Amino acid sequence: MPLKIYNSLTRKKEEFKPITPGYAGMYVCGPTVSGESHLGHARPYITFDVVYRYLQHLGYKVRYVRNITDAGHFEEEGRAAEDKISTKAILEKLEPMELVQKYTNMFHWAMQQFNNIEPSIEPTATGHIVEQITMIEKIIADGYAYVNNGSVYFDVNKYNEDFSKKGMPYGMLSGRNLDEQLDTTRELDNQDEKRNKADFALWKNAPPEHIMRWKSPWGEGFPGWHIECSAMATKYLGTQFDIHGGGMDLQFPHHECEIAQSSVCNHTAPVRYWMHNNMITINGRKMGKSYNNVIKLSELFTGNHPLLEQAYHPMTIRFFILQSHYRSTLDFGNEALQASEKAFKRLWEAYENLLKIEAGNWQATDTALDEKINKQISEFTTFIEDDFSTAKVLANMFEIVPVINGIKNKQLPINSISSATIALMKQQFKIFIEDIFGLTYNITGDINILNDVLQLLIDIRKEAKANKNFVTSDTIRNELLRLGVQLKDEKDGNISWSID
RNA sequence: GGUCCUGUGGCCGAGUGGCUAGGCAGAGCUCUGCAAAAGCUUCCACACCAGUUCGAAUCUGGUCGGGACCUCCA
Repeated sequence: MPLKIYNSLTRKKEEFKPITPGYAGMYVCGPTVSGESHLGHARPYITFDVVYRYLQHLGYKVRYVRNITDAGHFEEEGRAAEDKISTKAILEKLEPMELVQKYTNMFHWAMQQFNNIEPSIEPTATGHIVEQITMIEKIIADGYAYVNNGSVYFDVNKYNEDFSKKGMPYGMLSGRNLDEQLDTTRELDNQDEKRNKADFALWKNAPPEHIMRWKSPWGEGFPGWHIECSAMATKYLGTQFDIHGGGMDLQFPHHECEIAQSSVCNHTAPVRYWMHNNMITINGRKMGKSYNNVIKLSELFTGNHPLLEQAYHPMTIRFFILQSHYRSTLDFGNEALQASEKAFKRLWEAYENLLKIEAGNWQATDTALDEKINKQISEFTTFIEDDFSTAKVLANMFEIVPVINGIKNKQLPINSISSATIALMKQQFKIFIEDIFGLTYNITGDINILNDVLQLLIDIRKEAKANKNFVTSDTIRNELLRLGVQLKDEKDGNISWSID
């Protein structure tokens, strides 16, 4: 069964065939570290983490490149713009690298919370100024860019004319016709420097107050936003690579510009499979800074935001995202998050129960059930290979949960299904839940001490129950529940516990 | 205005023309000293109108609603 990926470029699901057998190259647009990441940012990084994990699971040696955009016109909120040109002491001034470092650290922290595997290479834009300048020089030399007033602009019209003949018109990724675009672009800074409104900056001349600046053949300035991805992707993945991912909002113009720049420089289309995740919405509207409706990740994890009824664990968010398809919008809501929180807990506990079932050697007494489970498990692969339909895989898992719990609680005879099926369940649940979906269930604190303390309380409660001292036994149970520890009386008299 | 996407039960969300997606919430039952957990059963749906078809949530057309991109944006 081949892996199928929806390719934004062709608008079709296509079988994934790597350029180099056994290897896969993937580039994902990373964060702009001028501010803190919000819930919306969580989606691409979790989505493509699953893609990365699955490619690895398939045995590919994957190089996963995700950039850090740390070049640009950055300002920290609250800090006055005149800082930049003032004569203040150096430590009082806004140092761009300080700001960039701060938000990079926060981003990395959030990625860890989500249990995202770190990319193979995480290049920074500021670390690749030379490569970007070199690339711009090549574009100018080929006649697809022009210099004006210390800035360099990409000549979109010329590109479109020449590359349309090669079947690669400008706009092919986002489905736009350049001619229809011309008069709809709005007013921007320095529009007059451009020959045409559709042209975009490769290099910008830096005004005196601009603090991030580098020397270039065209004077002091800073790179345009689009060129960094082209330069770094080419450097680390080659002139053509397998997968490029990012949010749908980057499809135009960012990825369109990437294609244009790279195609001119490298004489080949840069990317085989373009993947775009959809947006996370809030009240039906895209979460974004300009809409003033963002919930930062730190707020989400602490519950410190007017829209939040409670704190949400990073794994709840991860599970929430996995419950939908990455190309659909996903609407945020407390009710929805709380549903995910409970669902994930139930799934994880069933998974743990499954791992505890002793394997033996017996045949199934309920062959219909046994066959059904085997089918559902084989569909894990069918679904993930169908453009990463994580939601369907989870749905199948939940169909199996009652069987696991039923066996565990003796509501269902263990030999209803064969021992081989149980072994298969253990194997496949582990692969999908932990390896591919990257889910974990970490209880904070020193789990060993907690274990011992709880065991003590459980023993006391057992004794109280044996003496019909229900006041004591109920007090222990109810107070623990209040503290977030739930005791569960098992059928055989044992008591287990879980933390909410 | 242009291009495109979308409208599924109380909430979130899968849905490739015919077979109960799934989760959370609600109801009933089993188990339990009482609970919880777990299991079993169950209610609630396909925006609207017309068409194609033996059969449509799924295809076509229209109506109405929501959204994205065209500007930085995951």
